[in-house]
Amino acid sequence: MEKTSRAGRPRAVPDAAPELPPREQILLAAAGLFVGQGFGGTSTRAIADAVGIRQASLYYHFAGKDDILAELLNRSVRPSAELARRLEERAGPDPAVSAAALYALAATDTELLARAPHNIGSLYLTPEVRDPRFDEFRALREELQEVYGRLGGKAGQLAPGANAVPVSVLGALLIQVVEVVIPLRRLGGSELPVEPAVVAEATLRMAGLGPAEIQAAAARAAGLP
Amino acid sequence: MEKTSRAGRPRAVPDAAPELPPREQILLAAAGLFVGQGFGGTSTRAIADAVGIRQASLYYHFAGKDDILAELLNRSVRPSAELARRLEERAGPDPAVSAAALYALAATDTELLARAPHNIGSLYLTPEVRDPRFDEFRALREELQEVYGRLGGKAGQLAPGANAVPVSVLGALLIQVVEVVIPLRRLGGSELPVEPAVVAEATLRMAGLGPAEIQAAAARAAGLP
DNA sequence: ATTATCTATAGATCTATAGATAATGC
DNA sequence: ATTATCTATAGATCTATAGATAATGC
Repeated sequence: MEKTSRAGRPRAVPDAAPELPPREQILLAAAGLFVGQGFGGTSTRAIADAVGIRQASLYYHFAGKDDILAELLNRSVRPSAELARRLEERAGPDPAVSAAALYALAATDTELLARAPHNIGSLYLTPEVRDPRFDEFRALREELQEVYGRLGGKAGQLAPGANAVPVSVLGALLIQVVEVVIPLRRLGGSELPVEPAVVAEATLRMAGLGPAEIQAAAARAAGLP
Repeated sequence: MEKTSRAGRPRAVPDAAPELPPREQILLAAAGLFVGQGFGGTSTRAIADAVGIRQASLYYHFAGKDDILAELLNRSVRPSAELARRLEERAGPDPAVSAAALYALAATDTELLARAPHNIGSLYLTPEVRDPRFDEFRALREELQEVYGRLGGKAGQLAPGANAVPVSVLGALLIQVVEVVIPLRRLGGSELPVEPAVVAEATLRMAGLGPAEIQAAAARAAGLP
């Protein structure tokens, strides 16, 4: 039997996406507006209008705009942070496996960023995110960046002498390379603005590996979790 | 003789930086607030308060918040775009000179971003910038990115077979690498959060060059304009 | 009874304009 | 006379709360 309506007073404007819970509708609409006009440039009224509910009704689901952004950011980075943890544990100290793990992490991360609804990654560096309300997100992202740095450092041992970059800077560089998908995606158009393999190879070049080592790492990455 | 005051009604709060023209005071204060709390999160009143004038007085110098941001962005990217043009012309089609030019461009650009007041680069990707009001800025930045792409493509000819990246993606990757200084600078602390040479070398690795070619390009870069 | 909405609104902004004022400069 | 400020304010938001209402679920 079709679930065609739900508890609660009906909306003044009929629900355009009844298959999604209202909370998800709000998150989706807010993501589009935040990315399009900025967080500070988006009012709670604009979000409500996009969803098709009254402004006050937002507060039944979220404590405020901050809460919505925090949830969007956390959801976006959590899968990457978890994958990073698994891959690093799997790689251990081995340089060749670390290179493969870096490749796999970069490729998956690129794809996650490319396919996330509304290019949410473009909010990662938005100034508002420095606020303590987004501590959880920043902690997850820092953790992810540190994994990038450590994997890159170990992978770099395959190419001795090439890599004089401190691990903290290397982590920032590697995550920066992966996030190239964010500006590329803004240009609009294709669903996958860059091949994940291209980005993954770029991270290995950044870590100092040569073409042969990169090819070996790519082949090995296919077998990782 | 000291120029100790200027025409116009005196401020209610005495001028704290009389050596700067009011317009510059506004730009500086606005930059700090935009970077700290976001463009949409900064009111004209907040800017005026930071300068030490009344909110309405802003409108004598600027037509609005947009105007202030546009000027900040244009000033920030214009020197880089001009340097890029000069270097590319100087390099011509020669791969070795192109590699040196890329090195020089990346190093100078890193330093400009590192030393610009208030990490203004962190606003480059702010969603509001997509608005047509910032067309000039976006055009300059696109031009800069294209130069990065072309220089990187030519430099990559030094390392045949390594570089299967389309020029448009390569340009985005290279500029992304240079802009690593923006997130690094946010962590606070040092005046120069990363050595420009480290970033410049990273761009050459990204373009596919090996350690020996990178060293040669770095040496040659010192002799460029 | 519970849930998800609604209406209504207080109080706090926020932007931009009009017009007055107090300096300097000629 | 020109310049750079000021005061005052209209009108448009914007956020968040209080309380009512109309469904479903038991």
